[in-house]
Amino acid sequence: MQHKPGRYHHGALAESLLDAVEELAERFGLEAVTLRGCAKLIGVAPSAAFKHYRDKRALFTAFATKALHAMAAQMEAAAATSAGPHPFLDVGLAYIAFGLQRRAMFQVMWRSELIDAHDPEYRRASLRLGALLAGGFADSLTDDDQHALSPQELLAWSSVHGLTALYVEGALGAGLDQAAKLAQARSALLALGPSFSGSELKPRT
Amino acid sequence: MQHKPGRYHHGALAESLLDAVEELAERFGLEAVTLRGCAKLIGVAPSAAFKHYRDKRALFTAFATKALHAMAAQMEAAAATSAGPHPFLDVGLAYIAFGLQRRAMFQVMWRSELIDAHDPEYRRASLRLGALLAGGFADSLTDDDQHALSPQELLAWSSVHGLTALYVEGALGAGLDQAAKLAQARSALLALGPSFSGSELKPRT
DNA sequence: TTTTCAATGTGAGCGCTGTTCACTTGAGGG
DNA sequence: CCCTCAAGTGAACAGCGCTCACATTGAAAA
Repeated sequence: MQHKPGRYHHGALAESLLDAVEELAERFGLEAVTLRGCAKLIGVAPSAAFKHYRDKRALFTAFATKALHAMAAQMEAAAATSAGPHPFLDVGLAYIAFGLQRRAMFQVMWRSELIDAHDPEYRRASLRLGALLAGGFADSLTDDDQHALSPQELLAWSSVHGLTALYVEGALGAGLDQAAKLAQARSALLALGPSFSGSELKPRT
Repeated sequence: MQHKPGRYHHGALAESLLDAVEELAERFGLEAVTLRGCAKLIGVAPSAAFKHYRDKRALFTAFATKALHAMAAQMEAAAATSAGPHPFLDVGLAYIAFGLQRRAMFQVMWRSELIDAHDPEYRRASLRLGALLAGGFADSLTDDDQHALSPQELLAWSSVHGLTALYVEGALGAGLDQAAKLAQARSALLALGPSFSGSELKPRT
């Protein structure tokens, strides 16, 4: 990933820049991520980044897209290995676990001021996640209201997202480690059970 | 609020700066808020701001504190006028309505990288909000785990916070106006009812 | 009333940022 | 073998947060 000083061309700068964003964001926080910092980390001139991304927002959009795909993959894996009677619980916990493990990715995914939400690749990725949530509990997060969410679906997604956001921002569970947070979240989501009785959401469709 | 050109001393720069933050944040987004921009809006030299706030983070912390108090007041008002059998519903909807009305305030309240969460005034404000949530549904958001949240309380707070966050970031209800969002949120929160049956949270303690 | 002084403003300047632009490099196809 | 063009460089720009020496003031002290 580091640019060898001998070589003039890097070869995979676009990908390396995304890695650099993750590295810096995870270590120093999202607003400590600097184009010049990423370039220096890779060993390349700052202006080289603009050959691959129109501006910083485009870089962040690509990073968010990568994040959405990573989260979708993790949730798909959780859905596939879920043996219990509550697949939505496992998928939701995968959502939360992703946020706890990859803080910066979760944060940038939803920060509309840092990304270009109209970017086609970003939209594709968010639709993928939407479809996944539809399978698990919620439906179509970016389908522009052509498919209304049921109250239960909305509730499920909001709970999971709210828990993750509160953990990630540090407003909740400041003293708890990751396992304790997940256990706490599990019990909260289990309390959701009665609200789903008789709906299409309880065990498996 | 505007600095009269004749006067050398402004008189209430600290407060005016907070207003300027709100104005710029609400009009151009949170990261478009600039110390120099705030100073120019008021009609004062940029360096004057540092006589009242140590740095930009301190200004944002004061702004977040103001936001917490404003939100608490709005929730208190909702609790006071709530006549229905579900005071938590009204308080929760007040939470969501505040986020929809005052986007920038809601965003900055929880953005731990922009503020100093150890600031005593900020802590006081967040404890006030915590106490309010305790009365409505949840308990002690910043009491460092000396008072564990019940699963139901956690669920209620997460749902309300998750809904607000998704609306505010534009991930949900992009085509809906504020009233429609509130109606949608109400139905989602109403679906929470069965989860609270038999707990201390259903009508009024 | 006059003096003094701390609080509150100014303006220049520092190193950083994102971004642009003219230029250089070098790998691959004719 | 040369030629082209994507992919690199480095200098420059305005705007950013922030500091510091200095100016201006209202009010307390004399």
